[in-house]
Amino acid sequence: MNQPKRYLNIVSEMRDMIREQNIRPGDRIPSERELAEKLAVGRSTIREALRSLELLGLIETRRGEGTFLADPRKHRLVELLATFILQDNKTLEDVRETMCIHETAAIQAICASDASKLPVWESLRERLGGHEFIREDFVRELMVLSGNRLSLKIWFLLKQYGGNPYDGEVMPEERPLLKNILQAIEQQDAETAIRDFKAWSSVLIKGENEQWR
Amino acid sequence: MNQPKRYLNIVSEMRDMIREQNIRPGDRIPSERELAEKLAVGRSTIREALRSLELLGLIETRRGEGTFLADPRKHRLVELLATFILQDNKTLEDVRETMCIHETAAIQAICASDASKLPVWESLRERLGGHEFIREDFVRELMVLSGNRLSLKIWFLLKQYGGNPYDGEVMPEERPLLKNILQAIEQQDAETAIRDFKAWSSVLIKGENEQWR
DNA sequence: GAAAGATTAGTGGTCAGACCACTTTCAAAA
DNA sequence: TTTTGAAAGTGGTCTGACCACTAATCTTTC
Repeated sequence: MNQPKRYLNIVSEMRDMIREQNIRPGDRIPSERELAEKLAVGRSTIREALRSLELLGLIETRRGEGTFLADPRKHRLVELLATFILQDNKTLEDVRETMCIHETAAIQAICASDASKLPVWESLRERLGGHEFIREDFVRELMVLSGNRLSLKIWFLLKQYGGNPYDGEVMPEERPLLKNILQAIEQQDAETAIRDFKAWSSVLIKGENEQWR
Repeated sequence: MNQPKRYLNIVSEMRDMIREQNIRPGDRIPSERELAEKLAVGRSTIREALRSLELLGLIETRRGEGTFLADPRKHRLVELLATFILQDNKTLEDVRETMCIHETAAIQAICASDASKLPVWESLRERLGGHEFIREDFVRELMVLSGNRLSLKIWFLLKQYGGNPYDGEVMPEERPLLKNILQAIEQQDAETAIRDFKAWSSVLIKGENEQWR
């Protein structure tokens, strides 16, 4: 009889243990040696289970300290998917277009919500007026304000893979355009905001931003 | 100096090896002892890497026989993460919302292109008229027609991850709504198409589709 | 008494070697 | 020729031993 693998049992037993003992993200998990004794298996078996969970980003191990339950928001779904998705069709065009999909969706979400009335929004306006404002910060701030963490993660990852079009600092000549975008969002005019945003980003992507130098 | 984990190196080295030696799904991978010798690490380290890959469904091990490259369609990543993470409703909500982002973007792309004039489009219309038309087929067809392969793949994986809202067959009562969507797309009326589409999918997601039974 | 340094216990990271359970292979026996 | 069973090879598991690192504790020094 081909017995079921032990380490798979360990995986589910650990999941139960985490649930029952109400271990929260960031909390410490019993040490490998403790677990081995408690579950009556060898330490190497425990480790095989832990390594699997670590690769998934479900736990975090720090040598000398211990093993900790990871923040669910740090799960590696996207990263792992990326290694398998992006290996064949990394058509740069698709990456850029998909980034744009998420960006416009974010703007739309902000317009449809009250996000532009939060204090965070005001600070974004102020930073746009100040010096040393990085382009990427502007877009990322919009992604964050959309409230969809998964979308944010996907966007962030695409940015890494597709070459960051938002590299560098906002030039003085760009500022009016960005201010228009913010204003349109405040007025919940998604259409205008998206049009202006696309105008801005397409210039960056085409590398024609030397006009702002 | 906190050294990077070895087993992670093993994971990527193995991926390279698979690529270089052109190992196909179903083929056998060198034994654990061989790998340990070749990569000059202990067998237990090799095993930690292999167990991780196995949990992801990337490889398959059979005692007494060996380790084999798994069928890519059997990747288990999604289900596994689901059991750990999806208890968080917020995350599930994000997944659904992100799916919707890609779907609406696809409709928009089709409207902006000539895709609705292709022969594929006509066959979609015909299938909608026939019997046994699966809901998922309808949406997937739209994703394909958008022409963004990356977006399609992300959508596909999200669908598995978030629980497929498009499970089951199209009911007779749904057909008029779907036909409206197709018609709106043909007339390149993205706004109407998206509104109708959202109306349709929101009913499915809320599980209120019993009204169509 | 307080700050700086040294010690130590505990943790994950890795390795080697030993069994066990299982499959395949192939040569010896019927 | 067919059957059998021993051997070789594989993954599954356990043990015990180091190593590298962290954090708490103790000791020394000022």
